[in-house]
Amino acid sequence: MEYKEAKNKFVQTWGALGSQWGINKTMAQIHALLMVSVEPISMEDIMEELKISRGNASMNLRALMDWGIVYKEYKAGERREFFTAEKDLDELAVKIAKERSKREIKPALKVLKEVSSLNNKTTKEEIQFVEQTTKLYDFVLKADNMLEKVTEIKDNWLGRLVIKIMK
Amino acid sequence: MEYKEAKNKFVQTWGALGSQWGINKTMAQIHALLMVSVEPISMEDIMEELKISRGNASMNLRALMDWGIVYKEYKAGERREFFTAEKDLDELAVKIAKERSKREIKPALKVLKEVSSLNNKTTKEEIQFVEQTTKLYDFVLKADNMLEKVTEIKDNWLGRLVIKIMK
DNA sequence: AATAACTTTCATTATTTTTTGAAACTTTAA
DNA sequence: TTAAAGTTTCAAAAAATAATGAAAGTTATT
Repeated sequence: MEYKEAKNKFVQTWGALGSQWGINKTMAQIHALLMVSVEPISMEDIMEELKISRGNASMNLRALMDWGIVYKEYKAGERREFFTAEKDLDELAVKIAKERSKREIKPALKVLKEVSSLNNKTTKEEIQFVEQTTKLYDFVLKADNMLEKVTEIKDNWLGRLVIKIMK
Repeated sequence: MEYKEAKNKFVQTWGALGSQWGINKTMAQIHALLMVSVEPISMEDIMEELKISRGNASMNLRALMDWGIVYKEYKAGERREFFTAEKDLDELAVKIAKERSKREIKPALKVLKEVSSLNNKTTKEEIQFVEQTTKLYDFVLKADNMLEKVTEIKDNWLGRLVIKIMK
């Protein structure tokens, strides 16, 4: 396998993985492309390499920048904008975790809290409902907290130790 | 808010959350419905409650059973099949983690390993490509291992301690 | 072994999500 | 201040995904 083929395979795979995790395919592909490139890439080149339209490229780059995992760069003497990706994987993981927590988990928690505080617990069904949704609330909250703590682990000896033990 | 409304809200929310995490909406809704119900539910009742077709119900129940988070039950003297969900959340998390690891992460790892072992590292681009994909491979592997270890944490004092510290 | 009760399958249809591309907008330089 | 170079927006089209429902398949009962 030579470079071009390997690169293409990587971009495709990263794209497929993205779409299984709620990120759209093109967005993940652009990200993949930027991740393995040394030099910042122009929108034109991204369009060219992924065979996508200008609008598509623009919107997905915007989305990636909103997530804070792709940056705009300006080159001296160049009118065009160039893009680079966050290449530090710990940093990447933290940003993605934070963003998904904010966008998806926090709102879900709000609803879980709401529905689990149903106060008319008369029937068997109602009792079970409150019981189970309360457990879910606690569980999701705990998971969300863990996600947040990921940020701190790198700076924390115990965390590092644990990760080491976990292999 | 009374029971029916709360239940509906919960089912809708769980469904939306599911679809953001790569599980289809109906599948997540059926799961939500079963999670908060004491009694096993028949396919007929699921169709009725979620206003979905027989085929849809059947296929998504099959998928949930493939994931190992919904079970068939037979009631004495009843011809119909009834369904219940795994209600233990730790168990649920473990099963989902295992399944996603198997279906998504393992195949991605295979590709990452493949492309990162490009041996013709001549140009700057090629060197960077191998470097970055190798880092990615290590990172994803580590994440996948952590996911696997989740299973063991509950049975392990250090893990429990860490979780406690993590709040 | 025929029928009734129920489940599964899968081609077709509907819905949702993504992509396109052309027009509107913005910025820079002459 | 105008034109050129570039970017963004968004309605419409295309593609991908999910849902329907009727026919085929099972299984249990008489």
